[in-house]
Amino acid sequence: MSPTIYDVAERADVGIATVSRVLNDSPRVRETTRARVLAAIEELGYRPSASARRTSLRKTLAIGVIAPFFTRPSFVERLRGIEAAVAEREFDLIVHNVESPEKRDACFRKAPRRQRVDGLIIMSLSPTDEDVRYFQELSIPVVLVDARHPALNRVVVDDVTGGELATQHLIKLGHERIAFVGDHLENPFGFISSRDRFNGYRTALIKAGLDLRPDYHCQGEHSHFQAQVFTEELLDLPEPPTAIFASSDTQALGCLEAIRKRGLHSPEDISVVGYDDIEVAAYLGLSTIHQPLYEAGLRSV
Amino acid sequence: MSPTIYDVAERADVGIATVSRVLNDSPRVRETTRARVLAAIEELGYRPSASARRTSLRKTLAIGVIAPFFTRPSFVERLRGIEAAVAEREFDLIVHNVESPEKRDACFRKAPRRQRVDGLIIMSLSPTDEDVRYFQELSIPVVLVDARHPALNRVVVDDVTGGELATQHLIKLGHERIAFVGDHLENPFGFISSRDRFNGYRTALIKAGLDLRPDYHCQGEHSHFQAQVFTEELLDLPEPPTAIFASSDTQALGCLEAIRKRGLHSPEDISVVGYDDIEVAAYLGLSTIHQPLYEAGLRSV
DNA sequence: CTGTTAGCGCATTCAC
DNA sequence: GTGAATGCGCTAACAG
Repeated sequence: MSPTIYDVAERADVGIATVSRVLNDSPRVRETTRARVLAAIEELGYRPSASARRTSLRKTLAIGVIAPFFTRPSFVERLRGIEAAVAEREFDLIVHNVESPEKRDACFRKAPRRQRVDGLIIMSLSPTDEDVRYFQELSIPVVLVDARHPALNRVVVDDVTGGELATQHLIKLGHERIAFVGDHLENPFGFISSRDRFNGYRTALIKAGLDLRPDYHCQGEHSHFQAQVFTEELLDLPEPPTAIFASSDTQALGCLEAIRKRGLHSPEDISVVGYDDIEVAAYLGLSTIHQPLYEAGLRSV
Repeated sequence: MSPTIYDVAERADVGIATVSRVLNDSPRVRETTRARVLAAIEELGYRPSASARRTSLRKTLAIGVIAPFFTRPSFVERLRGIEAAVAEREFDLIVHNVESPEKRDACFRKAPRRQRVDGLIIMSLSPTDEDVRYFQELSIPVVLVDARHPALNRVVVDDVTGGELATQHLIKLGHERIAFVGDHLENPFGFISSRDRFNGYRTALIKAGLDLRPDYHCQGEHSHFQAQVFTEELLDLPEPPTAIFASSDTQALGCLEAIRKRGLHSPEDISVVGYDDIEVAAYLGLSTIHQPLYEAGLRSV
């Protein structure tokens, strides 16, 4: 059996409260006493029980993440950012993978269970109104990343502006025939970033007084291959675009591949702009976490 | 305040012990009583406190994973497999990212802390003897994946055999000049998979009676770009290889790119075999988790 | 400054 | 079958 706080108290010849104090480095402890306790802890190899502390504090010292485990760099990057922020504050990071609508619902119901996490981060999944009511009922802070709901905080990664900037970039380069390759606008999980980027794209074109050509709008499955197919179709048009804004790097690569297969070159023959998942993600990861921890901290006061 | 087991007991007009029994579906409860309790639980929206249960049971119902958060598909795949197995058993998955030797040590010391996790999975990181002693002292089950230590269980992904198979494949295709592109043999984190694959490669060549040509052995940073550079060098040799075994898919892609840049084609001009991270990972993920849970379960009996 | 005493929420012997 | 009592390990007032 591993030693408890009582063992330490006895060994150091003090009360358990004192041990608890040095554990949470309270200032109200005489230096010599603190030293004795510390010594006892060391000698016994004592480690406080996280669970006991948690039940006593009525906090979990953990935050949960619900997300589809994408292979995309953006996913890992965000996770990395979140982990860093969480680890720094001695919190645990509990992750849940969601790959089907069923698992999604199960997670939304179980993950925030009482005393499991102090806060929840939901990535790339938009909860329903009912889900949100449930969260509120449990009074658990929730932050959305790459998703949205009117009643929930979310980390703002302005995809609209992002899409606009990317498109403007192409316009500045002198392009007038700019195509868009992105995900389906509607999907079962409610991903929204691609849609936002599309809106940004549209806004940029309108502001520049350029035409919105429906034949330049490609939306489909998020994959290397699909983007490649779209690009081939674009190139086959009687008046092919001179530039493509791909909604993600994965898709941008598909575009480039199609271009290469045609014996064309980028950017000489046709420009391609991807959306740098990774850079965005770094930003995301960092600002993401401040929210939930701040919230959690606030609530626990 | 969320309702406790006492509230439920009172509402159902029974003792807390009975509530606890229906919670853990013990058979020793009369059906009518069980129904009353269940109703009370439902009406109150009661959820048992995980922390309280944990301190009482003196288990954590959680398992930890320490790993470098690679962007590689293999990482996500393994994580996915682990998550699935863990979730299925109502355990929580706590993840820790390690990106520097300092963080590594910190994690090895803090993650297995008493009452935080019932078991630990370490991916792609080889603990030192001291680390292992520490784990044993804490009597916490540890399983290694893509790493090894004489005293620890590990999930066997036979990279040696894998490398041998890949190389044999090329040999069967009639190739005699086969190069290897992999990671550094030694590295600060103690990654071993590439080294094992190299050994498999060597074994296959020897068995086939082929020469081991030092100029065909490329080892360096694990990156798309580095593999590309290596491939260019290989192609510049007076007698370039007719096939390349890349230690990972990332590197294989780099090879292919270099080949394409030269105006050559694969596999007509030169064959490239990668190491399918994902397939291996799927296997890994599944078999990985049985170990620690089995171990954890065993210990908790 | 430090020790004593209560909880925290649940699981678990024992008696009834 | 069911309930009262006790313990898990720790934190947090409350007294000295």
